[in-house]
Amino acid sequence: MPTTGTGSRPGDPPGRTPAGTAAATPAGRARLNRDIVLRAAVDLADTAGIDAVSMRSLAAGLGVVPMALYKHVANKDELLDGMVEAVVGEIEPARRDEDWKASLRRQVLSARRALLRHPWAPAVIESRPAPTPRVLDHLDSVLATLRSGGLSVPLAHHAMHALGSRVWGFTQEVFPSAPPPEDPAQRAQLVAAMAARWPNIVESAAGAGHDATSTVGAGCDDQAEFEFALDLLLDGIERRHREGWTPAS
Amino acid sequence: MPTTGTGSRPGDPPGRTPAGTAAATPAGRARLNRDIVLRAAVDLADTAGIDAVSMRSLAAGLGVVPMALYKHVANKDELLDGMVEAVVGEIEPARRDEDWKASLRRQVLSARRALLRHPWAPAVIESRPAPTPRVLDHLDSVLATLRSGGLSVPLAHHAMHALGSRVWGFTQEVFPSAPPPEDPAQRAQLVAAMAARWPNIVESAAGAGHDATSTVGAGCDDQAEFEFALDLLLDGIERRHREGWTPAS
DNA sequence: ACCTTCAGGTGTACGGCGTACACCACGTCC
DNA sequence: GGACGTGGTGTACGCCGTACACCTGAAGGT
Repeated sequence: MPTTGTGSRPGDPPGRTPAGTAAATPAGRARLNRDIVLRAAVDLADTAGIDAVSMRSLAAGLGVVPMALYKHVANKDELLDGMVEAVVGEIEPARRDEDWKASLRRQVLSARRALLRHPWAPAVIESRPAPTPRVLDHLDSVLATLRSGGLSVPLAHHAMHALGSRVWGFTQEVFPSAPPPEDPAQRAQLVAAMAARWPNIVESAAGAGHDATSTVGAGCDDQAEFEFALDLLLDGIERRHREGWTPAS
Repeated sequence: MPTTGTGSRPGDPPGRTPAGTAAATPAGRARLNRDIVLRAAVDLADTAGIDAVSMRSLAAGLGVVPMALYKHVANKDELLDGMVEAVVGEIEPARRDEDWKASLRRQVLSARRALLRHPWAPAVIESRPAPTPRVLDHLDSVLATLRSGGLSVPLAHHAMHALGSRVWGFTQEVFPSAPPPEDPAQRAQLVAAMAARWPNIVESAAGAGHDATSTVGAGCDDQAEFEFALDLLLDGIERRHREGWTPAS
C-alpha cells in the first residue's frame, strides 16, 4: 500500500489498523481520505468530463452520501483546487543535466502531456481565482531554468509570460489577485515565506517593477508583457518566412 | 426596426404608440428582443461577473419572468454564444493600408482590448464547444492578413496557432469538434458554404495536411503546431538574450 | 366588424446542484 | 466506563436551467 504522501496530517495517530487493512465501515467499504476523494474526482473528470464532477455523483461513485465528502474537502472549490494539484504534480521537474533551453522545452512539453491526459484541467486551472502551490512550484521551476541560462530577471520574467499562455492558457496573473495584508510587517513575513519556497517568483516580481515588499499582488505591466510576447511571435514568424520555412514532414 | 424605443412610460395610453416605436407591454416596459437580451447579459457579466448571469437574474434585471427569455434565446448556451458574438464583434477588422505585420499587430491588440473590456469573455469563448461565426470571421481575417504578406499556407496556419493562444487562450481547435456529415456530397457542400465566408480558413485546413473535403473537423497535428510555437518563443527569447535585451522603460 | 392567428409574456413545476445543520456510530484514551 | 474526536448519515433550503400549459393583445384577412 503506497503511503498517502500528500495527505499526512500532523495528528496522524500511530494507527492501529489490524493486519494492515484500512479500517472498514459496516458496509465493508474502505475509509475515505482526502487523497482517495481527489483521485476519484480526477478519474471521474477524465472519464465523464468535468461537468460530471458534482459532489453528489462523486459521492455516489465512492458509495457514500454527498455530505460525507465535506469531511475531506471544505467545499467544491477546494475539491477543484485539489484536482489541479494532482494534475500539476504529474509535471516533470527541471533537470540539472541539460542546458536551459532543452530543460525548458522538456518541462513545457511535460506540462502539455499532463494537461492532455486531463483535458478538463486547463479550464479548471484558469477558473481558479488564485494559483495553487504546485502551480507556483512549476512556475518557479521554469523561472529557475531561465535564470540558470543567464537570462536577466526581467527577461526571464517576460519570457515566463510569453511562454505562460502556451502552458496555462490565458493566465494573466500568477500572483494571487487577493489583496495582500495591510500591515507591512505581516506583508514582509508573507513575502519571506513565499521566497522560501518560490525564490525565483519573488525575485521576478521584485525585479519587474513591483516592489515585492510593498506591492505584491499589484500585478505587473500586462500590456508590456503582452506586447513583448506578441512581438516575439511576430518577429519569429517573419524570420521563418524570410528563411523559407516549410513544414518538417 | 433596429430603433430600440426604450422611452415608453407607464402612463402611455395603450394602443397606438407613436411613430413606429416598439409596442409596450401593459407594464409600460419596452418589448424585448434578442439584441436587448444579449446586451443586458453582457452588461450584467461586465458589472457583476459571469457567475451572476443566470437566466433568472438576467430576467429580473429586465423586469421580466425568467421563461420570457426563452422566446429570444433557445437556452443558456445560445445566450452565451450570443454574448461571445457581441464581444468578438467589437474587434477591429483588418485594414488594407498597412503591411501585414502592422495590420496583424493592430488586430491582435484590438482583440485584446475587447477581451479586457469583458474579462469573462476568454473563459466563455473557450468553454464553447464550437466557435461562433464571428470568431471564425476574426480568425479568417488574421489568416488573410498573413497570406497577404506572402506567407505560405502552412506557415500562415502555424503562425495562426502560435498567435492563437495569445488571443483566445488555450484554444486548440478552431474547427468544430462535432463530426462532419457522413455523406461526401453533403460534406462538400458544407465545405463550399464555409469557403464562401471563410476562404482562408478552408484553405488553411486544406493545406495543413487535412483534406478539406474529406477530413474537415479531424483537427490538425496539434503536437507539430505546439512545437512550432514553442520553438518560435524559445528562439526568440534566446535571441533577445543574445542581443542584450533590457526592458523598454 | 368580426374572427383567427400568433409572437411575447406568465405561472407552475421538476429535477439537479452545493451545502448548512443536526445527528449518530464508532474506536481511542483518560 | 465515560468523554471525545473522527467519519458517515439524513434532512432541508435556496439556487439553477427549463419543459409545458396557459394567457393576452395586436395584426391581418374577410
